[in-house]
Amino acid sequence: MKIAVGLSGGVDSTLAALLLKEQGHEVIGLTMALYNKDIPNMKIAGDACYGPSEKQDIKDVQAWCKNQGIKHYVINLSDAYKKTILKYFRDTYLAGQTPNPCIMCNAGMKFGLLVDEAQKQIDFDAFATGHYARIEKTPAGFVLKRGADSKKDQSYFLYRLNQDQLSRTIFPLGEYTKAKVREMAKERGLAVADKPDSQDFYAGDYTDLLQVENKIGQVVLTNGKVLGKHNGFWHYTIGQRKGLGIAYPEPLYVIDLDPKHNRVIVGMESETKCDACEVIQPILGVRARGKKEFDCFVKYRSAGQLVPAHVSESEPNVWRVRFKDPQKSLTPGQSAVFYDDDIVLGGGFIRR
RNA sequence: UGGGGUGUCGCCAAGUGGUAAGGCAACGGUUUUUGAUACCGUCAUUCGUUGGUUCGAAUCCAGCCACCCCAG
Repeated sequence: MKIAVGLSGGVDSTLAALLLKEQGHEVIGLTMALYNKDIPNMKIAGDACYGPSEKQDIKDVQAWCKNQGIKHYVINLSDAYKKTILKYFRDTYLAGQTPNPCIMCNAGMKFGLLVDEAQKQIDFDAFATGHYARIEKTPAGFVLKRGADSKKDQSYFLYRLNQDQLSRTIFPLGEYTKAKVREMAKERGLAVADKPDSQDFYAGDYTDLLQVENKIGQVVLTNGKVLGKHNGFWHYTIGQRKGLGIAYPEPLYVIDLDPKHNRVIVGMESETKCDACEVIQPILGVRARGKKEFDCFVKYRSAGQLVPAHVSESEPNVWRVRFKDPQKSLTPGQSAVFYDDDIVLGGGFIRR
């Protein structure tokens, strides 16, 4: 098969490409160029998805591909990225919610535009990445599943991929653990074998990307008592504890954000608990199609645990998630993803 | 300035003669392809100040300073 592999320059994607090559496939490298210098950044140090470090990553990838005899293409998506992902990022924060750019980027850019644009100029049969997730073909359609390494599973970031996208995608690392991947990378002498995993969305302070002036507002307790001030509600996210700068008998968490009055509402840990939420713009995989309600496990933040819940369609395109046990800081803008064991049933955006 | 009270880390606060708890905040690190969370670590040679008593004081005594309350 002729397979295009999304290469970021990290261990995972590099090994994924190499494994496919070893299996006898014809491999082509694809890398997205996203960074656009016209956003005046304060900090430019560090490796990140969005930032000037991309230039060096691309150079490294190109060098590696050349060495491996792999054709490599850079697809510039910076305009589209700015119009969709960065806009979404800004709009969501300024609405008092917390965006998850990775989820949007995967569905819209990496597994979307990148492939579409590449196909205009290159011919290939499938698209592969180094994600820790699996795709299973069933009579009903393609099913997204958790990666075999449950610690590294990245299906949460991929739940919005549609059937079309799943059908043309391959995850060569889905069955491996991260440790095994590093080991295999080492065996093959990959220079990036020991490169740290951490990939931030943006290396500096994310508010750089919002391009709004700081504006002083109040930090108030849930009972209305004013405790302090802040530089703008968009600097905070629900559930946040650090950075409030308020000395109080017990730790305080952000309970809610009030964009209208530029207020940050804080409270005690017990006040962060909630046993239900609603989810909008739902995506349902083939395994959940047609169902109006079901029991499942839900992950409502990327590093969160799978917790039992009952989900049901409460109105068209709105699903209600009722947790078995109260959960901490359900955050509007983040995604709740539904699982049945390893299978991704669907998910949507938490709304307030 | 007559009477009373208080003064311990950025905030709160234990400790009343034996050589400075704890919480919050802050900072650093680990975990994490978003933002967070969580976890680990660091954080007062010094107790408003100056003297005195004592083997030894944040703790006892005196002066001074600051703040608070009640009188006027």
